[in-house]
Amino acid sequence: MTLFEPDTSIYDDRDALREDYQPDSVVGRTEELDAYKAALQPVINGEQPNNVFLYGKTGVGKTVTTRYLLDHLQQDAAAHEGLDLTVLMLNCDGVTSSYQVATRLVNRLRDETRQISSTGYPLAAVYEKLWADLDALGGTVLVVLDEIDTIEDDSILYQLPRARDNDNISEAKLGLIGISNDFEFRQELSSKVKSSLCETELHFPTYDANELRSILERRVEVAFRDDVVDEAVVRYCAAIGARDAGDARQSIELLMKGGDLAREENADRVTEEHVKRGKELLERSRVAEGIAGLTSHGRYILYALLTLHLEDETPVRTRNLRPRYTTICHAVGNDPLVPRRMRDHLGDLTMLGIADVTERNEGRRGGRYREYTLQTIPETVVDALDETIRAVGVHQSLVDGGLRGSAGEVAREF
DNA sequence: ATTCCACAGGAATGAACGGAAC
DNA sequence: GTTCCGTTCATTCCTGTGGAAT
Repeated sequence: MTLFEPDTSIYDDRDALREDYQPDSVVGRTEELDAYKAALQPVINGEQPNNVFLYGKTGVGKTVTTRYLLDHLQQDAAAHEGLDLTVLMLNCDGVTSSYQVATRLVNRLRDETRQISSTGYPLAAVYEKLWADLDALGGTVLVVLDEIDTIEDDSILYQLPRARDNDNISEAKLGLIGISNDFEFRQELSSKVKSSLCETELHFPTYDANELRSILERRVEVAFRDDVVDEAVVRYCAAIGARDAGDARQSIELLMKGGDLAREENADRVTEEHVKRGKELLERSRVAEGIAGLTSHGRYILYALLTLHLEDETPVRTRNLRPRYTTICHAVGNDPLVPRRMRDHLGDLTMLGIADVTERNEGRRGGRYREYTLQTIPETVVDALDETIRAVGVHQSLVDGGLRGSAGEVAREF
């Protein structure tokens, strides 16, 4: 009996919807492509490369365009004698320090037997290794740092472009390409870094609804079998993407989730309804992932917000959230954190899109404060909190602790 | 125009921890 | 073992600030 067999009812090539898919042409970015190409021209001339800084919102084609051009650049460089080009592409998502970037770059340059640990060394020692390895490599090296805005210090952005000037390296010609989702990041850079990193700046505007549509149509063509995807699906995904600042990544993610749902259910078409349910699931996993990354106190604070929400006490200002939070802490036998720290956690929840904040100001009478609401539907939070809170044993203590009403109900359900 | 509320959030500092080097 | 080093989570102290009240 055959246990596994390929399912080709809907997809031709599902990989075309994945984040790492490289389309064979870039849609709607002709101007940016030209400028970018010009900035990379020195590489093929064998000259010292330009440093390039790209910025634009998430999902506007910065990474795709970069990969597309660098692929071509590598192919074309290979055709030229004596042109030795290496591209080091590093996604800095979740990497918060120059130190971590440096260790990752070193490990990228080394084989598995010579990898270094990401802790323990002095920063200068890691840079020493990096320079030595780059020099050993020689030729032209392009270092691409994607999502560069997650790095909280300047150091590597200062060191890399100057490595040659400072005689840290002599053989390799180094070019740095920085990609940022956040324009603010540019302003925050020190002027020393700005002048070298931002030699060439490229701004990627958001996609409009039409551009999103043609991107999606292109992907649908490759990924799905003919006539499997309802026309309304593309329109819907494009609309969602356009609403959230022209984000193609999000649109494509939706498309894939909808397709997966349709396939799981053995449907022969992908409908708007699939995509809508897919959107819901994506939202849930996004929240679950966010909650998984919280500290225990972050969860208590979220739990406090959740119970207040269920009691119709939201929006709630920080001051009024605190008593509920302390109750929860005592229920689990922990000391509550200081208010300053609580604000940090609330800020985290807002960043994750789990909570929403409004600033209020009542002037001399009431002063300035912030009000928080729960941004997602309670069930999503309950689902995600479930395991972690259960592990700490909050639920039972809360019920015993006398939380009444709907909050108690939810607590009981845990 | 000035005062002032009530909090936001920056900066400095420290404890705990994992890893490297000696 | 001890000494460095970087990271994370926390506390303490403090300055900044938008707009109603004066």
